[in-house]
Amino acid sequence: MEQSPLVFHIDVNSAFLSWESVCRLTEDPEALDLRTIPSAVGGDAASRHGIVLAKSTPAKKYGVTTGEPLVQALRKCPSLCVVPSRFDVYIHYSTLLMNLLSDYTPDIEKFSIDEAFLDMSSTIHLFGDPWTTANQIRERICRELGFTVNIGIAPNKLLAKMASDFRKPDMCHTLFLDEIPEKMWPLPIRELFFVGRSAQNKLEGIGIHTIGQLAAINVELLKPILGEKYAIQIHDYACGIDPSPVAEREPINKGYGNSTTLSRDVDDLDTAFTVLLSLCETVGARLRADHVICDCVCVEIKDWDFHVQSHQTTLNSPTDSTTVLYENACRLLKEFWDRTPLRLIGVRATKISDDEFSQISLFESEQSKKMKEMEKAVDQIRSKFGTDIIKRASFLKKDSIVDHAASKQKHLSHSALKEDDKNTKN
DNA sequence: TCTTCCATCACGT
DNA sequence: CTAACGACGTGATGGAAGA
Repeated sequence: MEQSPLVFHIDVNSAFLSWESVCRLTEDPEALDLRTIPSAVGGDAASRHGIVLAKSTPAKKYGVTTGEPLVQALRKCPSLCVVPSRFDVYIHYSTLLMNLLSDYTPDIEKFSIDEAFLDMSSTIHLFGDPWTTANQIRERICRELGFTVNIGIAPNKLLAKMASDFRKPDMCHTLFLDEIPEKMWPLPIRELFFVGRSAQNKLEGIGIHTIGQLAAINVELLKPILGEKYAIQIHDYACGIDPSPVAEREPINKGYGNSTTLSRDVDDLDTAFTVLLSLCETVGARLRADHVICDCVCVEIKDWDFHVQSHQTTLNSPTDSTTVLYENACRLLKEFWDRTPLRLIGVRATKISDDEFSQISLFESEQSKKMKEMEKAVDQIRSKFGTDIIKRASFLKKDSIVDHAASKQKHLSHSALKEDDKNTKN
C-alpha cells in the first residue's frame, strides 16, 4: 500500500522559559507568569557570567536575543527578570512531552531536549489529515502540559524543521514540495538549517542572499568555496532534499565532555589541577553510568582573551577511571599550557567503546581495584544525593573557584525576585 | 601511498 | 561592528605522523 512520506517537527516555544513558568505556576498558582513580562533564563545572573538561554516574548521586543551575554541583555532591557536555569525541571517536562508525542507514532526521534521529529507516514490515517492532527497535538500539549509548541508538517525532516521555525508561537505550518518556492526560497540564506555565520559570509561573498538563489546555483560553483561535502548538503537542503530517516533509537555517544567557565581567571597549576579533578570526576561517573570506556582524553582551555586551545592523548588501555582520566588530563595541561590566565577548562573523553566484557584484569593491582571500588561508591552516593554532597579532600581547603551548576539551585525562587540591585556595574 | 592521529573550525540546541 | 559570553554534542578538514 502506498504511503506518502509525512514528518512532523515539534519545537517548544522558548522552551526553558516556558517550562520555568509552568513549573512556578504549578508550585504556586498565584505566581507571576514569566511569559507575560520581559524575562529570561540565564546561566548565572548573580556572578554576571552566562548568556541568555531563553527569553520571553516581551523581552524579545526589547531586542533581547538568545545566546547574547546577560550584561548586554540587561543594557537593552534593565527591567529584565533573569532567572537561573534548572535542568532537572526541563528534563522532566521534556519527558512528559516525548511521552505524549509517542501516542501518535512509535517512530520518534528526540532531536534535543525540546525538539522531536515524528514519522507520521504510517499512522496518520488513524487520526485524520495532517493539518488537523498537528493542530490537535498542539492544542493537547497546551491543555495538558501548559506550554505552547510550533509544529512543522512536511515530507521530510529538513522541511519539517524549517516549517516549525516559520511564525511563532503556538502555530502549525506546512511545507510541502509545491510550497517551497513560495515559503522557503524567499528566506535569507542564514535561516537554512546548517548555514551558520561562516557559510553565510562565504555565500554572500558570491552574491547569494536567499535560499532560492542557493537552490538555483550550480553546485559545482559552491564546492571550491564550501568544500565538496558541505556544498552538496546545503544545496540539497535549499532544494528541499533530505533523505535522512527519522531515527527511533538515539545513537550511542561518541564522546563525554565536561567544561566550566571559572569565576575568575586561573594562572596557577594547582588550581587548574583541582578544576581538572572535578571535571574528570563528572566525566568518569558518566562513563561508568553508561557502562562505556574511553581510549582518548582531550583537555581544552580558553584563555582570558577567548583564545581556545585543545590537546589530546591516546591512552595505553581504555578506561572509565576518574584517576586515569585525571592523571592524563594533568599531564596534558602541564605540557601545553603556557600559563596564560584561563577563563575556561574542559575535559573530554572520546573513542568510546562498550564495557561489556571488561571485567577486572587478572594483572590488575589491588590498589587500582580499591580505587575502582571507591569511585563506584562515590558514584552511588552522588546519584542518591546529588553531585555536591561528596567532594574530594583537595576541594575542602581551597575556596571554590568552580561554578557548580548544582550548587546554586537552592533559594532561587527568592533570589530571582531581587534582581534589581546589580545593574549598576558594567 | 594509504590510513590514522591531531588540532581547529563550523554548526546545532 | 566589536566586545566579550555557555556547555555541551557532531562532523569536516588539512597537515603530521605512522604503517
